Amino acid sequence: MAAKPPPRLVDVAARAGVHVSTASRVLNGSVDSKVREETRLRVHAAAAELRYRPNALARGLKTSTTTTLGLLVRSLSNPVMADMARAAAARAWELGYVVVIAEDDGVITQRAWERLVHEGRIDGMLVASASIGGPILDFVDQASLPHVFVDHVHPGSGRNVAMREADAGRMAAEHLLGLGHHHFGQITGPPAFDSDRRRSEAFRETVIAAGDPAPVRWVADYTEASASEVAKAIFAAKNRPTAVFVSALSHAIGFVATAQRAGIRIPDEMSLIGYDDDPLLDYIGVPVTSIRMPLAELGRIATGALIDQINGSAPRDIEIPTLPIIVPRSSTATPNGG
Amino acid sequence: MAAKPPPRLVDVAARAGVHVSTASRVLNGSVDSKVREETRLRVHAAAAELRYRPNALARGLKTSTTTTLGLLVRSLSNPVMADMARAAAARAWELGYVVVIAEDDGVITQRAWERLVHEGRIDGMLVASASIGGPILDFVDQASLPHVFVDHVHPGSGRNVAMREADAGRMAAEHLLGLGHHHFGQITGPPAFDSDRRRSEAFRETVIAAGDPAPVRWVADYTEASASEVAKAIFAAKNRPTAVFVSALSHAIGFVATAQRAGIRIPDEMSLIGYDDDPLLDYIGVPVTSIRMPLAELGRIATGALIDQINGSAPRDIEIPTLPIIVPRSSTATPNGG
DNA sequence: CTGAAAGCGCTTACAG
DNA sequence: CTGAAAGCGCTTACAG
Repeated sequence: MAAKPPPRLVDVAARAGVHVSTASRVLNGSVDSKVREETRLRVHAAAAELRYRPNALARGLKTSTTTTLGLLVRSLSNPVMADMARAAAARAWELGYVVVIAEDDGVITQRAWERLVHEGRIDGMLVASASIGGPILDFVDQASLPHVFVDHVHPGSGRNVAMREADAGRMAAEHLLGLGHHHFGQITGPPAFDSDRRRSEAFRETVIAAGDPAPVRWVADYTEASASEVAKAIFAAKNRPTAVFVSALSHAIGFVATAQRAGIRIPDEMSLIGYDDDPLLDYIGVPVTSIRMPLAELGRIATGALIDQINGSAPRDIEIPTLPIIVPRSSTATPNGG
Repeated sequence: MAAKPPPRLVDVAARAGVHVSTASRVLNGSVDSKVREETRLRVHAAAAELRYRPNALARGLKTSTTTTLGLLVRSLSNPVMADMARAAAARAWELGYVVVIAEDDGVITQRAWERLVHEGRIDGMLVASASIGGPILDFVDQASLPHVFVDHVHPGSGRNVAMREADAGRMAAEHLLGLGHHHFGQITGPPAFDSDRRRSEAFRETVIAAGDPAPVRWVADYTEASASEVAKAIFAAKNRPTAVFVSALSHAIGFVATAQRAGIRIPDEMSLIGYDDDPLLDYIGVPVTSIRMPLAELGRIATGALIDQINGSAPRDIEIPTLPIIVPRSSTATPNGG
């Protein structure tokens, strides 16, 4: 049944003919620890032969350290979060950490927190789930646990890692303005999502700064169905915009499908620019011009910042320097096919 | 900086006026451990007041148990895997476990294994990544670590947790046969994917058993682009099938887009049935009839089976009993619009 | 330069 | 019914 137990430090010490404390010293390799070169070699050889790896629990108990990070996400099924999460996990692995996931479905949050934080399982937490005013803040605030907010910013926390959302909104507006549009609409997500608010606001401000009327704004959940409902309202409006900015992948998909069914031709009758890029966007009714965000960098940098915090750095807000990229496809053109 | 340290068992013992070993006994609550009712109450009260939670590392070190599961997946960005993974994680949480994720990008596998298994971080592993003959088997075989293969079956391992793929293929075929089709095509994924092979094979066999010619078979990677290339080949074939079964969500999306661009009308000129369901399928050029698999059950049951193994049960192959469901949309009809 | 000891926070036989 | 002791596998001052 159970195979032979893994080698312990005492086993490598014995094989190298030294005391366990000496073995520990060389393996933890503080450069200035005075141990004879020959001894060092013997210990390393023994460890390699035995394929020794220190028991994480024992080490952790002694050092009050787990080399484990928590990742709290709203939904792994969200492709955008998934991209961020994989980059975060990959970076954590590179830096010697392991990551445990907890889905924040609103119910589990408190229990997740207890199990991960109170039981001492993690050194820090990436919080990618909390919407503004969500309950997570209550836990996080009382804890001394290092943590960062990823993507979903908490103003004043001093722990936000965010992308250049304002630039995304601005670039979307400039793209459409550059094509000659003057009459805009936009679909945003629910108001609790701060990152959405920042890009939507910048879109609006850029349009206004250009001297055009403020975009008409609709709100939709992050589902194709909700975006579809809103799209119908937009198509039925008396004074239709000639160009629309939507704030999520699901919005773009729902919008295009609904336009096709309503007989609205994109981009001839209406231009559409989306937020969040995906290969999929090349393969729907009208390939959708969209804004690609540096999600992998977000994950990587957030993880790095968290680990810095664990190592004693003071938390600070970070903005990912990389600019968003507009991926041009077929859904944007000059107004009226002009 | 660091807040007050979490309470230890010795703290609750002191507050309850008992020895730490007594406190441990009541908190671990073996029913038959003879401890006076009054003592029991005092200890529980003290633990509650202090919000005591046992340190996972200390307990784990003592009991050689981590209440942590590993989850090895190919890519979190795969929406199907994501659905399975969330259900698995949710079930693990219910059963008192925590889950650490490791992405198997082919490079990290060995290091992931060392870090998770050799360092004693996990009690068992859900392997959802390994394609047939992949390197993971080398590690897994030598280890005595409890593990199950999820979705990607390893014949003979006796540890497979799989869905009714053959039924999925059969049902797809029967759906099309029932509409009157006699001339079939199919797109499968790369041959290394066993679950795909099982459904594709069943599709083929069902068609043959009905007395029709064997479906013409094409192979595509699991990308829209690859499916699109294959779709072009299908449309260009001299003797085109009237109905096609595709083996992945990305296949369906690529296929529909390419059909529209080629002017092939679905379902009038060709019927399409897909595998893997998604709300998205309601919102592409032609809403695609597809087969929904019980992914959440897969994740839940696999997790349960793994934990059973950890608790001493012998591993065994498990088939998820739930039948797939056909979600009818607009992409399938009688041949020739007839 | 290396060994011996203490201790991280638990659990679990073993005494009493 | 409850306490005292040992020990899980490490790391780290402290001696020597």
